[in-house]
Amino acid sequence: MATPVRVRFAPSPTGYLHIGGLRTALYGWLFARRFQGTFLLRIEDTDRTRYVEGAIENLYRSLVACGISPDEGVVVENGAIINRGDKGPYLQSERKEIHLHYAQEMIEKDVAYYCFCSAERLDEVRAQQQLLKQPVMYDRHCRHLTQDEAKKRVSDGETHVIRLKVPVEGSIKMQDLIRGGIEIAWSQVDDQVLIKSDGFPTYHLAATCDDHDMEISHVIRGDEWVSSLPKHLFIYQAMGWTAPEFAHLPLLLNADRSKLSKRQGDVAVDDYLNKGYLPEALINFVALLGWNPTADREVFTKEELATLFDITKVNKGGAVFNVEKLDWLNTQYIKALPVDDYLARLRQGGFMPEGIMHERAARMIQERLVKLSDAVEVIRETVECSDYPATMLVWKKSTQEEAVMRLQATRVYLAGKDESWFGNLGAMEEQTRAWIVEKGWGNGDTLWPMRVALSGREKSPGPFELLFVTGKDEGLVRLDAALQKMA
RNA sequence: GGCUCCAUCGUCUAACGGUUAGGACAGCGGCUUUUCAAGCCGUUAACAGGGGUUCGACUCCCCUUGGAGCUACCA
Repeated sequence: MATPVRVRFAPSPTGYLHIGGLRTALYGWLFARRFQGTFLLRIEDTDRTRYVEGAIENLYRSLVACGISPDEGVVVENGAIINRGDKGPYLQSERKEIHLHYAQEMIEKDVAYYCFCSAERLDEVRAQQQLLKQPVMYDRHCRHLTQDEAKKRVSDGETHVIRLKVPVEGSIKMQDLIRGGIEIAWSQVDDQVLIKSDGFPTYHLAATCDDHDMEISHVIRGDEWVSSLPKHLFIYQAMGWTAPEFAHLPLLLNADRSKLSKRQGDVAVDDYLNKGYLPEALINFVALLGWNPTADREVFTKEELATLFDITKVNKGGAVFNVEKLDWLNTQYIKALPVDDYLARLRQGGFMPEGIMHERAARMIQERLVKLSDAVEVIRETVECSDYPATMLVWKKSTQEEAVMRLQATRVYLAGKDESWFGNLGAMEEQTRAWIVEKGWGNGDTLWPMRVALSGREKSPGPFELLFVTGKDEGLVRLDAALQKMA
C-alpha cells in the first residue's frame, strides 16, 4: 500500500463509550495494526447542545482500559485533554474556523449556498411532504438566490446556514470495502446543511474536511452513514480531494434484532468492565461480532486478531449481542489468568474483601467465576458457614449415626495434622482419600457430612477446598459445631 | 411513504459452483462424582420462499417475504 494507513475513531462526547463504538474503534485499531498504520482519536463535538462534561475522559479511559489507545489525536494525560500529533487540533470544536473557511470556499466554487429559511418554514415544508407521502427533504427554496443577493443578506446580519448544492440528476456509484458497490440517485440526496446558524459545522462537513486534513486513508464507521456517503463523496470531488476508502460496519443488535440500545441490558463498555468482564474477553467477543478469522477457534488476543484482520470479510448483516457467549469467553479468560494477576484484578475491582480466608477462597473459585464481580458472593459463601439443620449433615444414602461417627473420626484425623498440611490441596485430598479407603468407608458417607459441616450448605465447593480456605483451626471449630448439632 | 442495504442452526459464525453444510455459545443426554460448578464425551438444530443461469447451486441473477438503517441547523 503506497499511502500510509491512517484510521480514526471519531465519537461524539455525549456520554460513555458504547459497546458498538468499542467495536468500531477496535476494527479501526485492528486495521491500522494490520498495516502498520496509525490509529487516531478525534472528538466530534460540534453539537454543543449534546456535549456531556467528562465524556471525553470517559471515552478515552474506556479505550485505554481495553488496550486500544490512540497513537495520535486526542489523548488524556494527567487528567488533561491534549492534542498529540501534527494534524491537529483533533477536537472538532477547535476547528470551527477551518470548517467555515472550507464552506466559504465551497460557496465560491458554487457547490454550496446560503440558506435563510426559518425553522418554522422548514417544519411546514416537511409536514406538507409527509402529508403527501412524498420524499422528505429541503425544497431548495434558497438554492436559486443569486450569490450577490445572498451575500448581501448575510452581511446585513440575517441568520443563515450554508447548504450543500448536490447534483439534481443522475446517480453516484460508490465502493465500500465491506458492501461492495452501492448506487444512489442524486434525486434522493438532500441539500444538507454544512454550517449551522450558530456557525458550527454539521457532521457531514466537519468529518469530511477533517478526514482530508488528517490524511485519513480509510474511514471505518457505522452502518448508519451509508446513506450520507454521496454527500461526503461529493464534497471530496468538489474540493478536488482524493477520497479515502470507506468501510461501513453492520450494526450491533438487541436480542429482538433492533439496534442495540439500553433497555435490554447494558450498552456502556464501563458497565461491563465494572461488572468484572475482562477487557481482553470483551475485545475478543466484540471482535467476533461480525467477523471471524477462522472456522475453528474462538479465543484470540487482539494482537492475533490484528494479524488476521481482513475488513473485506466483515459480515454485511447486523449481529446480535449475545451475553451468554461473552460470559463463556470471560470464564475462559478468568481461568487462564495467572493467579497473582487474577487476585490483583479482584482487589482492584473491589471484589475481594481483605483477609487470609478471603484470599484463599478467591484462589479456590477462580475456575468457577463467570465474571469477577461474582467473586463477592462466591467468596462470601465459601468463607462463611451458614446456619443449617442437623439433618443436612446426613448423606442421602447414610444415617445420622454414621454421620456422627464419621465426623468424629474426621475431627480426630484432622486434629492430628500440622497447620501447614492444610495449605497443600493436592496432598490433603490424596491422603484423606487414602485414609478413607484404609478405613473401609465410602466417599459419600464421609465427605458429605464433612463438606456440609465446613460450609453449612447443600451446595458448595468440595471439602478439601473448604479446608484449604478455613485452615486447621476454623475447620475444627466447624466440625465441632456440626457434632454439637447432632448431639 | 421514499431511498439504500441485509438474509446459513435459538445466537455468533465457516463455506469463496461440487462438503454427509463445519465450529462455538446456549440446550439436551451421558461420564466423572460427596453437593454445586468446572471438565470430558456425545447429541438436537440452519441454507427465508419462488423462479431462473449451470452438468451441478448456500454460493451467481431476478422476484417475493422478512429485517435493518437513513429520511434534522444530532452525530
